[in-house]
Amino acid sequence: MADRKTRVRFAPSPTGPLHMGGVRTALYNYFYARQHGGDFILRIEDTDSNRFVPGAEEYIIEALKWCGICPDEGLDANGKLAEEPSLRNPHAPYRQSLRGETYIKYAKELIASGNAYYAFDTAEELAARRSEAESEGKTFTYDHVTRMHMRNSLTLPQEEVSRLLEETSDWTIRFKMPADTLVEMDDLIRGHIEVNTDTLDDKVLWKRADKLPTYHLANIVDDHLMEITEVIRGEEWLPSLPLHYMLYKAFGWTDTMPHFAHLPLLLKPDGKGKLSKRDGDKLGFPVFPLKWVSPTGEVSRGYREDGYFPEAFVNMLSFLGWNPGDEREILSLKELEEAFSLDHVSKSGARFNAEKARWFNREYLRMKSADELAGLLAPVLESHGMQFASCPVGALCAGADFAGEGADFENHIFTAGYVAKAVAIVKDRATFVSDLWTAAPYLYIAPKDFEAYGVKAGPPQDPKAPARPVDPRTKVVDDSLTAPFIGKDVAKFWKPEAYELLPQIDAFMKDYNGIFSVSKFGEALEEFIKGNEWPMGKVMNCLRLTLTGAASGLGIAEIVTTIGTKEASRRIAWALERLGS
RNA sequence: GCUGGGUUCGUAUAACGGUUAGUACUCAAGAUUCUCAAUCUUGCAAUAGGAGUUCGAUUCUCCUACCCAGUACCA
Repeated sequence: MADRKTRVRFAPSPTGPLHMGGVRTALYNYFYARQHGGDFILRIEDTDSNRFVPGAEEYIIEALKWCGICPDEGLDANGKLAEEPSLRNPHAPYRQSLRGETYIKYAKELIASGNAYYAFDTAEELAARRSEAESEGKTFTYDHVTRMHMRNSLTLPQEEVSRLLEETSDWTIRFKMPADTLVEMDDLIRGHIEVNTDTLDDKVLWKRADKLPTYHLANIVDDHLMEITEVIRGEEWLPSLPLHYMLYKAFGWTDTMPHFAHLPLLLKPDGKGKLSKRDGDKLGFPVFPLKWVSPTGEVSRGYREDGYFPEAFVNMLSFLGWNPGDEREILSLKELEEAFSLDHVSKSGARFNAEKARWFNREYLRMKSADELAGLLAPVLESHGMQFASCPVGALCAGADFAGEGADFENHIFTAGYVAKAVAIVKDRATFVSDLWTAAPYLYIAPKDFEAYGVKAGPPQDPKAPARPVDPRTKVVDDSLTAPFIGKDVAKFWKPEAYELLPQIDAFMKDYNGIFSVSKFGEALEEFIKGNEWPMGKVMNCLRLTLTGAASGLGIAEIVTTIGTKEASRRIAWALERLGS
């Protein structure tokens, strides 16, 4: 017991997608293993044939992979659950439904040693006892008192038991919980706990229904055979701990019994109850790491699909019920492995906070370089009809001024260099990669429709007049382009004076030949506006509307130095034409 | 109901008998600014209640309240 190698396991049940509470349990086990130089084992506990859900096992494996954690034991070379013993997977199979013979052997051992017995009570008989007790306001428990009034190998004559065992397979095996014994337990997180066995019942160890063990038996047997040293699991298992202690004792395995640590539950945001799989979209945030489509076609959101970085998800989740003991909050997987300790796991349930989750993602997004983000944004841009080209190629760069280099707004073609430049100026306003587009689509596409947002510069128009012909440049690439026109009071930025100001600003930009940096160009533009004694705010806001179609957003100098003066000029001309009377 | 666990700002948590009870998120105000963000500064806000033990309790003990879990031939 003294110098056993640390071995922990994550043992989910494939009854559906793994939810975030399960992921956190896996994470803590993984951190614990890494920190102690031990093994992290994956085992699938599918002893309930009724609740098996196809695809759940694959989902669990993929979710762990997405989080960046790889089991040391349990998976074969193809990344599937190992079914044959090998050097790497000496305890295979790791799927409990494949280990039936092992469990029945141990169950019978328990009967032989007098720690378990056969029970022949039918489901109907048990249900009758329950409703009977219920009518008296009590709860029926199959325990050290009632078992003597039931049909089992303790009460029936020996011949009758033998006959029943021979003629039918209609039996279960129950644990014979000793009477009036104090179970003294130690939990790594909660300390010393004592329970008297009189409050415990005779749990079923072997099920008649599907000829498989219950969780309790399979779990203890496997943890023993797989030489698990620490069991780190959710708090919902705490009430079963006395039973598990008694099972270890009955088997005579107390010397190598693992240490137990029961993690606090992950609660719903309102604190009412534990976060469950059904809460999904109801609460407005995912409860699953990855998107899940149930066999019946129901779709549940996932953090991955919602745009979370796995590092951010892992970091956020790790901090629900644990802290490193200092004031750090942003920790990589590696740092989490080093900082993790059960000493800093809290005892009370943690409510999930979606706001904080987003904050974590924002922090991780900021740590990424513009180049990396540009790569991640590419698919988003493509989905909005943008294309990519490497620079320099032909017209893309030849005709562009040096600021708008790499962008062909007419054909919606951009270089990686341009995207990186655009990403750099919107980075601070994004939480997710997709925000890099939604926060400023005008960096890729010209605004197309001012009027719909209340911009009325010219004389009032007859609402019955035929619609204006559609400008070819407004050709819809993506309808979501209406998103940037966010202000309802955009009109106030478009004043009649605009017709005089804009051409002059356009001319200023065309003549500008200073250093084309955000600060230099910005200063020059401001100087020009001030020199003409124009009101800075009004002019800038009008310019922003012209260039972006939005009432608020990026700084003018940032926009112009990114899209280039040529494109800016084109947008000014279009606005004057469209909005002119 | 019974059994077990839990309880520090709205949320996540720090303080493992001695602090003006700290930090982060959220929120508010101010600074900055061409707008909106970002950023910076400041602020709001907590030991569930009651008894003990102690020179001294967030911390230890007990009681009460509230919350959670379990109470299946589910895990």
